[in-house]
Amino acid sequence: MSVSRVLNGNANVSSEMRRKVMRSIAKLGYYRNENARSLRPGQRSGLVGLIVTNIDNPYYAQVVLGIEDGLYSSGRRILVGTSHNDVDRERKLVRDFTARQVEGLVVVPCGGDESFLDAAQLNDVPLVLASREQPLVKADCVVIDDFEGSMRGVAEFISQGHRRIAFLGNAPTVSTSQRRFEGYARALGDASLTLSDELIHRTCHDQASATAATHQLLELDDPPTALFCANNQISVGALLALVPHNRRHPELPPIEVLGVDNFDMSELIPHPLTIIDHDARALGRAAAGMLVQRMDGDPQPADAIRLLMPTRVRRIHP
Amino acid sequence: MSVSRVLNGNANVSSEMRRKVMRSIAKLGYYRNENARSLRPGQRSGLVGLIVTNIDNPYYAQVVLGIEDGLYSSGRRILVGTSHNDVDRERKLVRDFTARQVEGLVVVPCGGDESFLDAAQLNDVPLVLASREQPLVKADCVVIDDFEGSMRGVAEFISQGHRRIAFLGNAPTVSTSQRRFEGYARALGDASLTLSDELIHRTCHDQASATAATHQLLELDDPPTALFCANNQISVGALLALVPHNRRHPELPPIEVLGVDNFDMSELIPHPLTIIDHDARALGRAAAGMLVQRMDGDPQPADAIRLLMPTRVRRIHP
DNA sequence: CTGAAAGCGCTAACAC
DNA sequence: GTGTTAGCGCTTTCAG
Repeated sequence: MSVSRVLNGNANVSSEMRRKVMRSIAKLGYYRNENARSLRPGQRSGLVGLIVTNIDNPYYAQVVLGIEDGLYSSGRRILVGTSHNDVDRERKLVRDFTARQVEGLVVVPCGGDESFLDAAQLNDVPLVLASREQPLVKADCVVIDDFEGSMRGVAEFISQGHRRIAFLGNAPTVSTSQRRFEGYARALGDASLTLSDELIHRTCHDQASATAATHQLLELDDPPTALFCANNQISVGALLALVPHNRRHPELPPIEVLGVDNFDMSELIPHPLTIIDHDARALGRAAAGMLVQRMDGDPQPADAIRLLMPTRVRRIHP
Repeated sequence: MSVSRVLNGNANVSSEMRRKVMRSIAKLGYYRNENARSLRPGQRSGLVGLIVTNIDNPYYAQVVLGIEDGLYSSGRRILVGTSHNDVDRERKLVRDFTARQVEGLVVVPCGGDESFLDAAQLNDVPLVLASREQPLVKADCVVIDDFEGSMRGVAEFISQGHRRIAFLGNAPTVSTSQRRFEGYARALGDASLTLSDELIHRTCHDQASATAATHQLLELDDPPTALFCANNQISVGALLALVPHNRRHPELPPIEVLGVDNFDMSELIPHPLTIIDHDARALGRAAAGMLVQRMDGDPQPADAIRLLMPTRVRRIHP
């Protein structure tokens, strides 16, 4: 009991007792069992569950880092899992994490039926969706202002004279992909340009499929003059097709790339490239901040908060 | 009690009872408290602590993914923390994770006095060092075969006629950096070339410092003809200096780069580039595999195991 | 200022 | 096949 008091910095301990306890602790290498500690009602576990689709995307790695950053100071630790965009795996992780008494959850939803993320099913564990949102789930979320950024970027390309701009994105069930498509469509509509099916690829779920889609575009009778790539994996995939193609056909004007999310070394790619950029780490920190507020007792407002992170259109090269 | 039996798949339960329990569980949304569960002696927590220097390096992101991969099937979950190369922070994370009853630890040691990683201090929690090793800590580790790979890569450059090859690496306290330097030194020695201080920079801890060091090299009276970069951050930093320099001085022969660790888009960089490549995810999986063995009771052998992952020298460009 | 009692949620061991 | 008892390590409450 006295040990408990000492470790918790309780005032009512004689200094002699405190010294005795400290010495024994040091000698025995004793440390508190945090799990037993959080067993008592009213005690917090200090754990936060974090579910990401795939950490190997440097973009999400930044988000994770931001979240870790935002949580570390509050003494919380992170249970991390990757869903690999698989709803079942995400569900299992959520169950497991709640069973481990996490105080809160940060989820990059993979899209699909994620009703298990409902507040009711979560037993009042606060939830913040990061990077993507889930219209069916009522929860706070922090996302990039995709629509606005995409619209602005595409509009800029149109104002530079582009008329045939292709779209490469992943499945419409992914909210970011959908909103980026909407921004693209709106910019085209605002310029009275029509959407052309042959220029729209909405099943690029990785680099390889983006490369394949780009090859298809290059073989069109009337190929596009620019490509809007809905994320960095897709930009990379597209560039892997475009740069060699350009090398083989230096006589043709290069197909310009407009991509969402920056990536390492983008400034060194020898290809016309514009990036709709944003700060992934800041997004992670913001998500952590919102969650900390909820965990610290700030009640969930009637309407879920939707925090939009700003974007910036940056001409990288030439 | 019957609930416990049902959930644990114990045989001695009547099917009627089983049904009753299942129904109630579904109705109440009950789920087991895993922390309370692991409180009983002999019960495992199913937790593994993972401490990484910085996840935002795509290389470590791959390692993390490999570890997650290797642990998921055994039903274990990951507590993750980043040390930011700070020994104090690493120590705190280790303490905290052990206090949370992790069954095992995977650590990318940040170098320095890490005596807290000693088996004795860890209360017999199995430990695997990943990616870097710590000569002072007796623990299993999985590392790249840095020495051999570096030596082979540098030897290849020498055989191509290079005589002045610069070295850019981070602090010698980082084991990988040190071994990569030794490989470099050995290759030079084998060719009877002497180490030249002005060509050796051993304090490149990030991209920016590598860029700065490269600028210094470019201003030498007799600049090197090639650069050996001890990791991908450094390669990127060096290229950020070299590519623009080359663009400004197309008359000069480009300074070739030999880098350890591949990175996204390396094949698109318009600069002579050779990579000493290896499979980071496989390294993570191997570390997870070793840890699972230990956690599942395989006793620690007298001598710590040192698993070397193979490398491959790949000419990327031109 | 210190200790004893009780109980958090779970399961091994023991009744019945 | 089922329920009871006890105890994992901790902290809250209450006695002294």
